Amino acid sequence: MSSNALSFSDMKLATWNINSLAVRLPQVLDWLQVHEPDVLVLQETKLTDDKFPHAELQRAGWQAQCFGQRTYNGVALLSRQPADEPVHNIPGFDDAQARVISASVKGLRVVGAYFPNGQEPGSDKFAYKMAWLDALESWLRAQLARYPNLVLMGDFNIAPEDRDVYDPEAWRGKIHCTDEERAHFRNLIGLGLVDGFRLFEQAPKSWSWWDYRNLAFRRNQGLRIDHILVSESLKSKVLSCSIDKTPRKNERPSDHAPVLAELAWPAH
DNA sequence: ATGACCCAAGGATTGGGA
Repeated sequence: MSSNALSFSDMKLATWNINSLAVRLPQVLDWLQVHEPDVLVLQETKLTDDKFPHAELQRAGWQAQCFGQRTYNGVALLSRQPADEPVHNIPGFDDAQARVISASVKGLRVVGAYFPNGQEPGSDKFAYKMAWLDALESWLRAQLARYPNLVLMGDFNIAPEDRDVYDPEAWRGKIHCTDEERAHFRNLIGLGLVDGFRLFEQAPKSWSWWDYRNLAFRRNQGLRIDHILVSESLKSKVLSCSIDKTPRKNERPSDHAPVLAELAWPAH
């Protein structure tokens, strides 16, 4: 607590699809204690807001904005400092599913998102994914004008390039890897966002998700579908971006690993 | 092998995930 107005302190941001917060809360609390992020966005909490574990998180030192629903989806934004101007989902896009939560923390606009899965090209769910992505993009264009310092992070359910797929030939044209989904990812980049992970040298075969089946984690057969995108004005402030595989080794893991980024940011 | 695993709901299976 020795910072002053002129000092800079790294701001740690993270995203994690935890596939049920009810099941994974102990792991989230452990992870928070180890990494002490300023912001952690969660996807697939699968909890209505009345069941959100505010008390346990508060005891550990994090406050939470939550936006949940029964059974599926559900997102949350945990932060050390207060989160201001919370917004749920994509304004103007009528959606029964709880997928986006945004707020400002220490002057940074954070958008945490759980992109639709899409199931299979040609399906109704794929059409919904495409409509959702269209809406996200037009909303984000305006958000970036309003908040030049913006981070979009979450489970994108898109593997942007072949190097983000353990077997690109087998996955070609399959969900997460279709040309349409990848075009949408490039649209997001075109809005003035940068893939934080690719700002740095990374080990080949870096994934953020591994199927529960087929011993996929042990064989390192996965996809990189969880991302942290930063606005252009933040690009030079990104100090690191990495995937933390450690929680995937837990006894009852989520199928996703958290993605972490550090920003040089004025102390508040 | 149109499989395999995990979760919620519900109280056996099914839908959804990716």
